[in-house]
Amino acid sequence: MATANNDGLQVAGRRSLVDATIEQLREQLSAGTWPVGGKIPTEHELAERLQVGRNTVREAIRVLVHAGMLVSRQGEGTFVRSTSDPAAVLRGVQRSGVRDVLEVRAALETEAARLAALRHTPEDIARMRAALAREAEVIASQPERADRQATVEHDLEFHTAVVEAAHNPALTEVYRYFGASVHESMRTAFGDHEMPEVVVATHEALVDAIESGDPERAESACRELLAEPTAAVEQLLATIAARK
Amino acid sequence: MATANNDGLQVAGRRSLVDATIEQLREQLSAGTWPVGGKIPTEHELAERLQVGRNTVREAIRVLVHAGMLVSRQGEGTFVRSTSDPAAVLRGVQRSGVRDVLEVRAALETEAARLAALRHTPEDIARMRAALAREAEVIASQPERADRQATVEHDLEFHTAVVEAAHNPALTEVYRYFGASVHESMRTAFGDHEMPEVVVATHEALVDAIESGDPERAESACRELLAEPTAAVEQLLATIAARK
DNA sequence: CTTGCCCGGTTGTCCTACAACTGCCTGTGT
DNA sequence: ACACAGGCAGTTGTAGGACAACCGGGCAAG
Repeated sequence: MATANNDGLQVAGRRSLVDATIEQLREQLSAGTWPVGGKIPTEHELAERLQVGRNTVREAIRVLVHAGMLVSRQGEGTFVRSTSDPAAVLRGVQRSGVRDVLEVRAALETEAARLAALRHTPEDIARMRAALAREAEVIASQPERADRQATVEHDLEFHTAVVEAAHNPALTEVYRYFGASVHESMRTAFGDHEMPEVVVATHEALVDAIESGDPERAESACRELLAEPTAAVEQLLATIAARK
Repeated sequence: MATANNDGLQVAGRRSLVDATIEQLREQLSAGTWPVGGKIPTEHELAERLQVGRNTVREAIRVLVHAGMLVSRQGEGTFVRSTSDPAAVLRGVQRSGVRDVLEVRAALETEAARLAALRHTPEDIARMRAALAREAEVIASQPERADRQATVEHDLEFHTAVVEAAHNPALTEVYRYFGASVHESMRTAFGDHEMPEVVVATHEALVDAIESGDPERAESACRELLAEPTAAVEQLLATIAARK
């Protein structure tokens, strides 16, 4: 993935003092230097100890507070809330490859298709068909050199509609993240022009399967649907590897 | 989950200026005020526009940078990296119910089982069997009133081993988070004592299925495995609803 | 036309000062 | 001796200024 150095090591330079401070604090936190619920040194003392300005310490602490590791209370101090960093999970995901992210998305979507078969409402089906119709329209209007950007957007819209039909907010939110992540990392890994094209027929098969109410059928239809882009991605990865 | 007001609204007071600034920026970002890859106003201008100090703006920006929404480059400016907030995903998930989280976990694990059937190594199988053996040992030593804490830990260990056998780092990390989240939210929703008990036989069936290398068989075995606790959770939710 | 330098703009860091708030300690009145 | 109010020291929150580090483009000299 092209998105490197989020907070950790910079590509080829020294990282900022704030980032260094964050890392120091994170290390001491996971090392258990201060007990959970306990108070960490004051900003002033940390600044003196680490030989940085109080502002730098403040920015570092603020980041860790928003990461859920610390809690600050004005007039009292800053306290340890958790020694593990939940945000590290997503950072790790952002670093991983296209194939891995794609598989996670597939996991979420096939299960969503199963649940959608059991819980869908007429409105859900309508939304899927609408997105599909828009997609088909764009493709029909430009048989050659279709506007990738637009089709990708409609495609994402369709898949989101499928997941929403599962009526599971947690699943929807996680999928929304991975859906965007997949497209983003594909765009950076390959060019815009090499995006795998979409096949409307398999999409319609999935809608029919969900409407039938059979989870097994929905799952296999979804798997069929995802097989195409997966194969395309594998092929692209192979050609890129060969080019190198 | 017990972790409430992370950044949003404080329990009973006005939130800090920095948090207000963060929220303002987040809103404008997801509203698409600035295009992805585009430059946001300078710290100086934002400070003047929002009527806060530059320090306040800096802390807000620093948080969003570490959340993956912005990128700062010294001498150039601060740029939009993503209009969706990955951290918001986790926060939303933490707020959702046990059933929803359980379904997400199931989605990840069944797909993991499929992949594990295709990619597992002898070491993976050994790790699963080892965890299973420890689990069986604990149960055998205390047929009645088994030590829930220990069995839950070993159970999690087993499931983690299954997911790791899929050899997908992104999947592993996401699952690790959901696995912990599921157990935590179950512990808070129900008591410790009401945790559904584990059945070793179905676990062994899953290992055998993975070892056979048949993804379909692995998936159905995994589904069978997850059906038990799911049913137990549904029942518990029903009794709790009835109690109310 | 090329090259090197300078300059305005922007983020990074530090400092001081003060505001807002908390908990404790102390002084005072009963 | 005890209760209570007030102040006081300590801590985080916010503001603003100053300078350093760095980038990009414009400009002038060759």
